[in-house]
Order: sequence, then C-alpha cells, then structure tokens
Amino acid sequence: MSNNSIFIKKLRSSGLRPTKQRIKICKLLFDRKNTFHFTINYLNNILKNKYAEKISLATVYNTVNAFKKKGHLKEILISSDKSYYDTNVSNHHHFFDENKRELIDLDDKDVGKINIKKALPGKKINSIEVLVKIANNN
Amino acid sequence: MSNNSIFIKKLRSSGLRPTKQRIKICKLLFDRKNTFHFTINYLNNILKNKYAEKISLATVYNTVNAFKKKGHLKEILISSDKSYYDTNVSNHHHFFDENKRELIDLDDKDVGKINIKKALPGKKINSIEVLVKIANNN
DNA sequence: ATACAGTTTATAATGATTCTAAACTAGTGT
DNA sequence: ACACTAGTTTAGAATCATTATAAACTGTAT
Repeated sequence: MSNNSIFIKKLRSSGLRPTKQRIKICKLLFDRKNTFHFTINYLNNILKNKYAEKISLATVYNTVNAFKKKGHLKEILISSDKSYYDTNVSNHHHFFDENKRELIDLDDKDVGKINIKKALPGKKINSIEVLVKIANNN
Repeated sequence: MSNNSIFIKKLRSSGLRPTKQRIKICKLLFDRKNTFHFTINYLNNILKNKYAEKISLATVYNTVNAFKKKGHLKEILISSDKSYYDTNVSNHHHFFDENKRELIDLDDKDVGKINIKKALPGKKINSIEVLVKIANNN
C-alpha cells in the first residue's frame, strides 16, 4: 500500500481526488515499466478480473477521460470503431500491426527527423504523429 | 448527362452496378479538381440539398463503404467520434486544423522523406501516414 | 420480356460512449 | 469525532454513429 502515495500525489496534483477506484486504475495503468496500450473494454476486463469489488464502467470511462484531459493518457487514432489509449504521453509514433491489431511504440529515434515544409499563416504545429501500418510478410 | 459515362465505367470496372444513387454520389465526390474531405453526415446533407429525390442514409453508408473497399476512398483517422473520408487515395499526409476541425492535404513533397529505422521480423510496411495537428497561433 | 442477383430502403438493432440523478465519500472546518 | 459540501461513483437510461434485416425494386444477361 505504501507506493499508493505516488498515485495519490499524482491525482492530487492534477486536481483529482484520490478515490479507491482511481488509485486502482492508476496502479494498473502507470505501475509498469513499458508503455501500455488499451481500449476501455480491455481495461475494464482487467479490472474485473483483478479486483473483487467492481468498478462501474461509467467510472472507467470517467477516469480515462479525466486522465486524458490532465495529460496522463493519450488517445491514439488507429481505428474508427474504438478508442485506443496510450500511457506514453510523450511525442512518439506507432506501428500498428494489422494482423494482430496491436500497437507498438516507435520512439523519435526510430523515425527520422520529420520536416514539414508547408506552413499555414497564423497556425502553429501542435503535434506530429506518424502511424506505420505493418502486416505479415507473406 | 454525358459525363456520367465516366462514373458508369468507374463503377462497372469495380464490380459495382451503376445505379442512380451511386452515380449521384460519384459526381458529388469525384467530379472536382481538389481533394474532398467529408464525414457521412456532411455528405448526406449535401445530397439532401442537391437532389429532390432522397437517397437513404443506409445507401450513403453502403456506397461509401463500397468505395472504400474498392480503393476509391480512404478513411482518415483524426477523431474517434466520427469517420472522415478522403477522395485522395494516394499515399499522402494531413494537417488537421484543431480550431476549424478541418483536414488539409499534405503531399509527399511537403513532408520530408520518412525513414523508419525499426523493422519487425516477418512484417512489411503497408503504409506510412503523418498527421500534423495545427492550431491558431495566439 | 423474364429471371435473378445486386441494390435500395425504412426501420430495427447494435455497440461504444455519455448523461442523469441519486447515493456515497474525501477533505475542510468546527 | 461530527457535519457540511463539492466532487465521485453508480446503475441504468439516453444518445449517436454505424450496421443488420428483410421486403421492394432495378440492372443486366438470356
């Protein structure tokens, strides 16, 4: 229970009350070495299996949306029928494996410098994201 | 009516019967100089205003899906709540204006060569797409 | 013309997500 | 400890985009 304090701080500093539900979701999402890619449904299933006390689906949505708004999660656009989220909120890119329907992180070093040569007056660039779709070779 | 024959050929060669509805949608989508970006809802509204005889929403969906499957339209991923389509099916990139919520084409020349340095065994790259989000400067 | 497969259509169904409003809880002040 | 208030959670209803259904219609090959 001691390392919950990290998440309690994280939540408080984002103006979110550290509730039981949010702490559980934090642990699941952020207490890991590697990036985690997920859909709401997948996250909800893990929560159901991991904890006896159920967390309402509405809360899962609320929490993910709150984390997204606060910049702790990033929505990744790969498919129009579901939302995918990423715990890696840094500027980075993705492979999307079309066979496994699975996301793989690509960091800036994996993608050569991208030089946008067109500019629009009065507009600034907020982000540049590359999506590389891959599939089995045969 | 004479230039309908272009669309009739286009449809036939894709194995789609040239129906009244499909020809109307073809004219709307492909009879223009510049790329056209749209959502189903937007397309449906234009059709409603342009023609007295109504085309069922289901047909609009069916037709757009058929055109997508046949490679005449491309789905663009910018937002998880709606599907955006593009009549430019060549490999190209986009600006997305977050204020106007509007897509702008970027061709390959506008985006420097992209060099993916990571490879996965047994996988080939199907497509590389860059999405550049832009917003007002102030 | 006839027949049949492909299309269109209105409507129902689905599925992801958001809304609602009542019950609950964390944090603050007493 | 106690109570107050604003923020949360919850189950279920509502919404919205999209897809399925199945009956009516149409293009085309014979």
